[in-house]
Amino acid sequence: MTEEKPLRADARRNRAKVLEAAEAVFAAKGTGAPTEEVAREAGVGIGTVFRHFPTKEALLEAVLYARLDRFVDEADTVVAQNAADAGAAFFTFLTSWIEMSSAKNAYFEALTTAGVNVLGPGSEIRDRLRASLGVLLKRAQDSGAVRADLTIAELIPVIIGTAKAAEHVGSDGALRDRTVAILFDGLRG
Amino acid sequence: MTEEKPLRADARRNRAKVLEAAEAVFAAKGTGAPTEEVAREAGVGIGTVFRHFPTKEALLEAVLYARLDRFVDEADTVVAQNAADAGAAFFTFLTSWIEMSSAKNAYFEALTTAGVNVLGPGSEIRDRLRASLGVLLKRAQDSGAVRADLTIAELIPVIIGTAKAAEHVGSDGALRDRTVAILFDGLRG
Amino acid sequence: MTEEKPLRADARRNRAKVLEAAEAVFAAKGTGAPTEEVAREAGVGIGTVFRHFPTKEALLEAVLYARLDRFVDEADTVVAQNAADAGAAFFTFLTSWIEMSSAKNAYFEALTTAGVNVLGPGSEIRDRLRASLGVLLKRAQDSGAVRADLTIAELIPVIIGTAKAAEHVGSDGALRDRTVAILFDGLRG
Amino acid sequence: MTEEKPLRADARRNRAKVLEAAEAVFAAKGTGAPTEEVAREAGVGIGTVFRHFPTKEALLEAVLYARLDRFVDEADTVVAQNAADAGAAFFTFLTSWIEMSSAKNAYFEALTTAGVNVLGPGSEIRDRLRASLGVLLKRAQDSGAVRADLTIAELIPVIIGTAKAAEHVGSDGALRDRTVAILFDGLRG
DNA sequence: AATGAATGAGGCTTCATTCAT
DNA sequence: GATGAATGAAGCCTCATTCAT
Repeated sequence: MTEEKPLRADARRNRAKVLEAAEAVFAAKGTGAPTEEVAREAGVGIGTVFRHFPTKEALLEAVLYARLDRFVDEADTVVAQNAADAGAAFFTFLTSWIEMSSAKNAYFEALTTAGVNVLGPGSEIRDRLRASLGVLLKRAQDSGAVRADLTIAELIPVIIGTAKAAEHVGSDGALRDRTVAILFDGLRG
Repeated sequence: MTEEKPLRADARRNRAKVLEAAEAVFAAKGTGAPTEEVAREAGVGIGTVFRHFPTKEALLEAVLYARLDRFVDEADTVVAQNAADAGAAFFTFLTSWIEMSSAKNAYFEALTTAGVNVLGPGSEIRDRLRASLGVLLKRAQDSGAVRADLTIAELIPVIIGTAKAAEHVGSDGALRDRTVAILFDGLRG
Repeated sequence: MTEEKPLRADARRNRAKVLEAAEAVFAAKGTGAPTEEVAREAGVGIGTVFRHFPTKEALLEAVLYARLDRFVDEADTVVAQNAADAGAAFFTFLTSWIEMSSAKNAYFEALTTAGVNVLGPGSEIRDRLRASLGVLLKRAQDSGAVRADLTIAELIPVIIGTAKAAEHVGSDGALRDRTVAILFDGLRG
Repeated sequence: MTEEKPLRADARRNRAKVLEAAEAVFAAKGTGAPTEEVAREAGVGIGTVFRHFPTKEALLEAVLYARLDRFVDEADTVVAQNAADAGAAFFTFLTSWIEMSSAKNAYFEALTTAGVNVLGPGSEIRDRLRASLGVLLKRAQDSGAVRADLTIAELIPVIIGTAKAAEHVGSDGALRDRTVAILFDGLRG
């Protein structure tokens, strides 16, 4: 339901172009931006967008999925590095995600409204997310850097909320850092 | 943009009905709900809606403004009560914001996308909010319940982010309470 | 489900214009003709068409309904006249209907394909149709002009088929008359 | 437009597969069914369909032509058999047309709307049809089973109209038979 | 002032047709 | 010759906004 048959090289290239364009366009103008604009940005015809993603909702879902996928990959990388300082690894990862996220957080919203739930029970990405994040969290808790009673179920909304707070601050970098720091203080051991 | 000429009694009544209906409809179906539905819910013709709020954006703004207005009133009440336990007063108030907030988030989103910033610099409501919140914060800090280095500039995004986190949790009340508690822990003295 | 609240005068006028235009356009270019063309022909905006008939299917259905309505009215008129020669009344009515129909018979087709069945069991128009046609048929049978074993259930498809035959002949009037006469011969007593 | 250059064996096979698939798909879902579905049903790429039939209209025409071709072959067979009972031969053949006709009607409709007239003057299939049918008719008239004044020019629309009537009856077999019988009565001597 | 019918730009989606592989 | 990805015109429908009643 996620990967079908191997696509021709050009088709895969176009699919990627569309996904990238969609991410940019929806981030900039909200998920209500017209599909046609995604097509223009991707440099393909609108028919191509719909060939790859048969509805706008499917496109939104794919964009969100791709974002989460990168998120999980990043988490996996950090996990693999097995940093000496587990607490630092944990907070550095969170921070990088939040920085990447600000200004781009409408996806959950749009999809929730549309009745889609990429993170719903049973979704593969959810399981991977929980696994990767779980390792980071566990290590950080074992090192004493993070409070022992924090669970993944709470961590995910905390991240989303913190990203939102950062986004709301806007361009004032120092203020944003302080705001994030305050919220992270709630996580410390 | 905030104070107008005195309306006829029936007109004022209609304006209120529309505002109330809009709040209900947009909360239930999102800000993308058709204006016509607001009119139906309010029991007036669509022309009347547009007479009072010349664009949909104006209507959205008015709804958000009304909500914030009530919120600030509430804050003022709390301030006036001069509660013995300043920390409790502070957190109770914050919690009430969070609780009635999920819907508000959608308005911020919609208006931000449209380029409107209701809480931006210079808005009267922002000033009032800052004033009331400032008093509550100051008292809570003086009582030692809240960290001394927290400023209003940080507090507002913190509240917004926490509200977002709560909204993301959805219907699981216990999980939501824990999530909010964690984030609030970052504020404590 | 057929008539709602009394429409404003201008609205009723527009509704009629649209219906008339739709009948003309669909007759000329088939039921696949774009709704926009109906709007242009009616001299209204496309929004007006959709205000009165919320889907294209509804428009098709309304056109068909209107046609059947006129058909039944006409039958009622003939019934009321109580012509001395019942056989002549019967065949004259059938002929006039067929002449009116040729070139315009795609409606049943289109609606059947679309899953609509205006003549399905329980439809009011069907009952009226059967009643009016039934009287004409009965009298013609009593007068001996029409075979006694003919039922309404057979008569309706016979009319439709005969209209189709007439339509297929095209512009050669004499040939059309002979063709219709031959088919009618099957009905005689 | 009827005879082409000799195709490679595999190409001819593909052409036949497409034609067969088209007949099945259009019969099942109407002539508006997407060409891509025909390709899928035929097990070929869509490019192949368009290589053999450069437009959808050409495909529709070919399908109808193939059907008529088989029909005429059948007529020729009946003619060759020189049946003892010429009347029975005539009506049996007509009935077989009616029975396999509901689908054909849709083709006529679609092509007529598009301005194509497969049975129009000058078409080879029309000439062959007239010839075969003419023999059957003549024999039936000579045997006294069919009225002497019936001409081919009238017979063809009569058949088409009767097929339409049968189609309109739908699935009630007994009613359909009675309806057809009534219309055929007009042809008898 | 209120009403609601009319408007039409704009969004999503389909599908016949073309063309690079 | 076959394939199927790409294309974009065109259709249906929605909805913010205007305006005659």
